[in-house]
Amino acid sequence: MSLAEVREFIELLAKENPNAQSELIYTTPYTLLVAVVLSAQATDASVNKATEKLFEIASTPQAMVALGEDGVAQYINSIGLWRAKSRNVVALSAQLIELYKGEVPGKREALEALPGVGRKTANVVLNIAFNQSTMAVDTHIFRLGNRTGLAIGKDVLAVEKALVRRIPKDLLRDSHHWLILHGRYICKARKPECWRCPAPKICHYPDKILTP
DNA sequence: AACTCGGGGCA
DNA sequence: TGCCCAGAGTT
Repeated sequence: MSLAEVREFIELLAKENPNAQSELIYTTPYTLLVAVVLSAQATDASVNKATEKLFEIASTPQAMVALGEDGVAQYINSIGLWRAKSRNVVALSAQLIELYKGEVPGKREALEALPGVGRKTANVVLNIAFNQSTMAVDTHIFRLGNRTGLAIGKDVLAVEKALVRRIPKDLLRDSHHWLILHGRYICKARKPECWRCPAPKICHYPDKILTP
């Protein structure tokens, strides 16, 4: 996929998902960070439902620590991995208070040192909350990148670097939403619905299915 | 590299 | 009813 095609591809996906919001609904760096920690191996709808109630009670690290692990668990036990996530969210909040005066740090090393925060989560926060040129690569984006030819790489880091290098800066911040929605609902792992894809001519996937 | 956490969504 | 998931940590 040429660089001109990369831009066209991204713009077509953007047009396809005009209402993409996803992480943007979380208005502070802290609620964004917690929401993304909770989102691991879970669906966005279940996380949004849980965080809506949770953030009513605790939208700051101080309130989260006061709520405690058992309190947090009450709000998030409808999503998977809730024990570990409750533990991580409270521990992470305590560290924010102790090390960063309750603020979310804008540096990768600091973010990834927090419990429950890995490279993908750090990249979402850096991109959305701190407007840095990063890309959060999950399973959907990894598959879509390699399949379509948008970003070829043998591991997540390689795909991330390719995306940051190739996606135009003005599109980088929002492209995460468009890519992940496209990967989730159209460019699916099994039975991709290529006939719904707005960019079959640009895609390099050799096994395209152009009719239902 | 393999294993674990985990309730819910979906075929 | 079984398989898989908007990852991260441990072994």
